[in-house]
Amino acid sequence: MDEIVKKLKVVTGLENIRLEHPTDERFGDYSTNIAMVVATHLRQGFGGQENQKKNPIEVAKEIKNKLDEIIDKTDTVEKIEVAGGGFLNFYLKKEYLVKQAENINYETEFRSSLGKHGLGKTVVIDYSAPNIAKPFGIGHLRSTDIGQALYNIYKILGWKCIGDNHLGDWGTQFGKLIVAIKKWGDKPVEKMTIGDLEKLYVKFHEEAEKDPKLDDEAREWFAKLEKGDPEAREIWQKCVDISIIEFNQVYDMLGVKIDFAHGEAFYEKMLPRVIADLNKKKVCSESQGALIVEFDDMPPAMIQKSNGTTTYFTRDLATVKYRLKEWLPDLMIYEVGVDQALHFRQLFKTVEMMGWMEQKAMVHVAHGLIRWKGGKFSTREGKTIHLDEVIDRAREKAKEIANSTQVSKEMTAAEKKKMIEAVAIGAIKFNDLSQDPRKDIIFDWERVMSLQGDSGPYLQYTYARCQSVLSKTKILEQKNIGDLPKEINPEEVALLRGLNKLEEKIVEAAERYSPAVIAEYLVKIARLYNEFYGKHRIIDQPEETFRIFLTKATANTIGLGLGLLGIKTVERM
RNA sequence: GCGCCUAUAGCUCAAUGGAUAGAGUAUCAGUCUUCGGAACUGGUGAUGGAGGUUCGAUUCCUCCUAGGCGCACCA
Repeated sequence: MDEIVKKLKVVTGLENIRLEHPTDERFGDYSTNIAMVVATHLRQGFGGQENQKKNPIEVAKEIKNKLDEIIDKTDTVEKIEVAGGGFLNFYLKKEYLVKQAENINYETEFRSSLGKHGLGKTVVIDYSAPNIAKPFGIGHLRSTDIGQALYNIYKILGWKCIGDNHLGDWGTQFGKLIVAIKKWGDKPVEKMTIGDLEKLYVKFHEEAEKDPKLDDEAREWFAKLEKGDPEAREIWQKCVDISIIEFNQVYDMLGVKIDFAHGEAFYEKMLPRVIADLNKKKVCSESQGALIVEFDDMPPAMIQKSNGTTTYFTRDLATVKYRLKEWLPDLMIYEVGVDQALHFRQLFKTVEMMGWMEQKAMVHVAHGLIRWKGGKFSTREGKTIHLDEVIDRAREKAKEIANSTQVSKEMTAAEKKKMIEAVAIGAIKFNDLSQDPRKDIIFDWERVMSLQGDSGPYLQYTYARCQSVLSKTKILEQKNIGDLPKEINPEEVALLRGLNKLEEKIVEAAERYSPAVIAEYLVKIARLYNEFYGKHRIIDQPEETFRIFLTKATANTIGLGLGLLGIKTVERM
C-alpha cells in the first residue's frame, strides 16, 4: 500500500516505514508498529525533548489523527484504528479488496505485471545434477523439484532464466567404475543397466577395503581418462549414455525440463586455462606437490592433485567462468545439498578473489539431507530409497482412494490413469517443496503418501472442486464483478484478503529462495475456500455472481501456484 | 579437535523482532434433506536448558545439552 506508506512518511517524517499484515484478521489488512518506534525514540531523547513522556498509544493516536486528515478515504481506506500496544491498523474497503482480486482473473495482464519485477535480469540456476552410473535417488529429486520451482518462480517474475544440469560425469569415481567393469563385469558395458553399474561401484568399495591397491589403480584409470586414453573414453561414454537415457525418463515422468546439461566433462578442455588464470593472479599455490587455494578462515581447496589430475573444485571454477561469459548472469543459484556447504563457500570466495563476480551474487541453496523418521539414513547399508519405489507406492495409494469416489467412475480409463499419475507425483513433489529447503527432511512414508490435509492432492482437490462449481453455474462472465452483494460475510473477506497476497508471496519466495512460501500460501487459500464453501452455497443464490467470481479467482490462484511448483492440476479427481 | 547447520504439540511442519505461537497428522466429539466427504466444525496438546540485548524474543547475542553435516589428493 504505497499510499499509506507515503502518508505515514509525511506524518512521522521517517523514511523506514514498513507495513505488515497483522497476524489476526480482526486487526485489519495492514498494520504498522511505527508508533512504538517513534515513542522509543522520544524516550531516548531524539527529536524534541518536550515529548519525552509520550507512551506508544498516545503517539499512535496523534499519528492516526493526522492521517485521518490527509488520507483519501473515498477510495481505498475504510478506517484506521489504534490498537492495544500502539499498533496502527488499517482496514481497506471491501470494494477495493474485490477490485484487487479481479486482477487475478485477467491472467495475461496479471502475468505481465508480475514480469516487471525481474525485468532485464538474468539468473543461472544449477540444479538436479545426478551422478552418472548411479540411480536417481530421492536426494536428487529434492534438488530437481526445488531447482525447477525456483526456475519457474524467477521466470514468472520476469527474469531471464537459464537452468543447467551439472551432471556428475567426471572424476575419480570413473576410475573406480572402469576398474570394476574390467575386473568383474559379466557382460558388455552397453548391455548393462544403471543398476548393474551401481552394483559394480558398490563392489569396488567392498573390495577396496580389503585391497587398498585398487584405489591406486582407480586413480591411474582416471588419469588415463583425463589424458584421453581411447579404452577409458569408450567405457566412460557408454556409462554416460546409459545413464542419460534413464535420467530423461525420470524427467519426463516428473514433467521437468532443464535447459542445458553441461556435465563436468564439458569443462574439461577449459581446465588448463583456468589453472593458468589462477596462477597468474597468484590465487593458488603449491603444497606437497598439489595446487591449492588458501583462505584465512577456511581449510584450503584443491585445484590439482599431485598426480596432475583435477578436482571438481577446478571444474566448478571453469563452470563459473563459462557461465559468466556465456550468459552474463546477475545471479547464480546452486541448488545442491548442504553437505557441500564448505565447497561452495570456498568456490564463491575464490571467484571473488579472481575478480569474476561478487560473492553476494552467488547463492548456495543448501537443501537439508533426507533422513529416516527413526534415525540415520544409511546409504552404506544399501538403504537408499529409489525414486521408482516412492512413485509406485504413491500411485497405489492414489488408485485406492480414487476407486472409492463417484467421480472416478465417470472417467475414462485414460483420464483416470492420468489423474492418478498427477496426484501421485503431486503428493511427492509437495512433500519436498512445502518445507524450508534448508532443513533436513524426515522421510516418512506415511507423510509422503498422505493425500489428505496439507498435501499436493488437497490443492488439486480444491482446484477440481472449483472447476466443478464453475461448470454448473449459468453466470457467463466470471472475471469481474459488477455490483457487490449487500453484505460480504467473514469467510468471503478472509478469502479476498488471501487472494490479494499472491503477488507478494511469489516475490517473497524468490527473495528467500524458498518455494515453500508458495506451497504454504496455497494451502492457506485452499483452506479459506473450503471453509467458505462449507458454510455458504454458491449456485442459485442472490450472491451467485460474486461467489462465482471468488471461485474463479481461487481456481486461478491455485492453478498458477501449482504451476510454479511444477505440480499438475486436474479438472476432476 | 576446529568450523557450519538444526532444536516449536505424541509425530511431521509454519510463524520479515510484534498482538491470544499457527497448520496437518494422531486422538476424542460432531457435520451427509450437501454446488464434490481426498472436505468442513469443535476438544485435547508445544517454543531443549541457563543468562543477556529490547517497550516487546520462537526469532538477535553468549554459554550449556542433544542431533546432523563438513574439515586436500571423493564428488
